[in-house]
Amino acid sequence: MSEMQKLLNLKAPKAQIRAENERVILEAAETIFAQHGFRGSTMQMIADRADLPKANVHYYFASKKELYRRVVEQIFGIWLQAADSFEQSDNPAEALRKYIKQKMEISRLRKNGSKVWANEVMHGAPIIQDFLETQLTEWTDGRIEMIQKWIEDKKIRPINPRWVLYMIWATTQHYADFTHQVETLNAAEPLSKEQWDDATETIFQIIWAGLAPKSGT
Amino acid sequence: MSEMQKLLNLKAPKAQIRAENERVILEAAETIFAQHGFRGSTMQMIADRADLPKANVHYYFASKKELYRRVVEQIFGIWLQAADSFEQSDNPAEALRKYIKQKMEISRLRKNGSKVWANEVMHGAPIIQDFLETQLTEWTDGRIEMIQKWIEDKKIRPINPRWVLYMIWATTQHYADFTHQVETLNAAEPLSKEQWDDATETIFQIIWAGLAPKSGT
DNA sequence: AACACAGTTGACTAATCAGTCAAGATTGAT
DNA sequence: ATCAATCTTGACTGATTAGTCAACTGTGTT
Repeated sequence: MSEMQKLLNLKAPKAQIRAENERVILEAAETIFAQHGFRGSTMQMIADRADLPKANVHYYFASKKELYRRVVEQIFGIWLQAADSFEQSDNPAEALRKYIKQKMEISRLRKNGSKVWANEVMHGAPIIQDFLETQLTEWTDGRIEMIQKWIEDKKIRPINPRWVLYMIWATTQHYADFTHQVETLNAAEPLSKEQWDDATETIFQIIWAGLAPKSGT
Repeated sequence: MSEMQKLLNLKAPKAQIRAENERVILEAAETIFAQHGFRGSTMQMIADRADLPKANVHYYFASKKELYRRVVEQIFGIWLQAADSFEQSDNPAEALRKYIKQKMEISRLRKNGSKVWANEVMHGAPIIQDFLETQLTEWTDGRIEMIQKWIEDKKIRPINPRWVLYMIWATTQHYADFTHQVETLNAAEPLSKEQWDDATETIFQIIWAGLAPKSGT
């Protein structure tokens, strides 16, 4: 039980203790893994951040690997959630705008998750390889087909859809993974809400201008 | 002296031994650091890859940190080299095309360096912070001014140059840092030369279409 | 009250790894 | 041939850290 709860004399019902502690530990782990990578993080750091003794962390998560796996798996959910926003419109401009907006929102609000994901992929995706091969491949192929259809319908210019998707992923993810660089170049300040919105709009504008059929056609 | 050299009965002149061994070690270290990150890499792994005893690696590089610093510093050179190609034309389309091409070439040929750089920045740039604050900031500000001038001269549309630069960095770097994901989505095959060229051209086309002044103006 | 079960915790252990060291081999200059 | 400087290397050490364990506390049920 936390100090705060003791002071307030709150008793957590037994059934909620596990759920709450797992949540706290996963959140702490996400931050620590994002900052230091898998090997650079210690269970002690995670325990300190979660404000629990190390042995207690091991009580809920048998090993560091299992804890890491759980953190990475959580990120699937977020990724898939953003993926859905691509579905909601068959107007290309609208679909792209929503998807880019969603991805930028994730970069802004879930920096740590994004960093853990980037780290995982950069090191060869030892934990999530099966996800890349199944769900990500399926989703990507589906989206490529969809964009291909837009091309056939002359809604956008002929262009390899794959490179466009990578461009969106890369650009939006950049603001999470390279936050430190972006902030250093912003006079060591985090981007303001206005800057985030402006960057998001610019990304959409450039990509859409690149895809929109030439006005004379 | 390497096995091969022994077999061929070649004797390395004393003066070259240090230069050659440092080169071999730095190359091995770049690969290992890219694959496993700083903490995930061991001096033993680097030594094995360089085909030298661990104690010998420590003879040339006093500590793991120093070796890592040297690897990261090498990457400055490459980055700055690409930066130059932005200078060589005052035609926006030409300047951008050259820069994008150069950056993609680095992603293709220097994957490991790019990954080490990404890792370093993602973890808060503990080693290269001063570089970010000085050289990178200067270069970026200079380029932003240059693009701003293009806008004033109506050579390109009005747009925040900063987000465009980030877009180029992100997109080109993606092909190095996320190689594993890109290859998984390419039926587990590395991109062919044709695919690299096509991706490069697509990136340029989209960004240029996004920047080019509207034809009617 | 008595019991079972879930959660908590400090102290310990075994493995890993950066870095050291001292003894020896090689090279080149005189 | 002798010597000094450079390079090589196996064996060692101290620090760190994942994971264990056994004793303990709190909660809910009968």
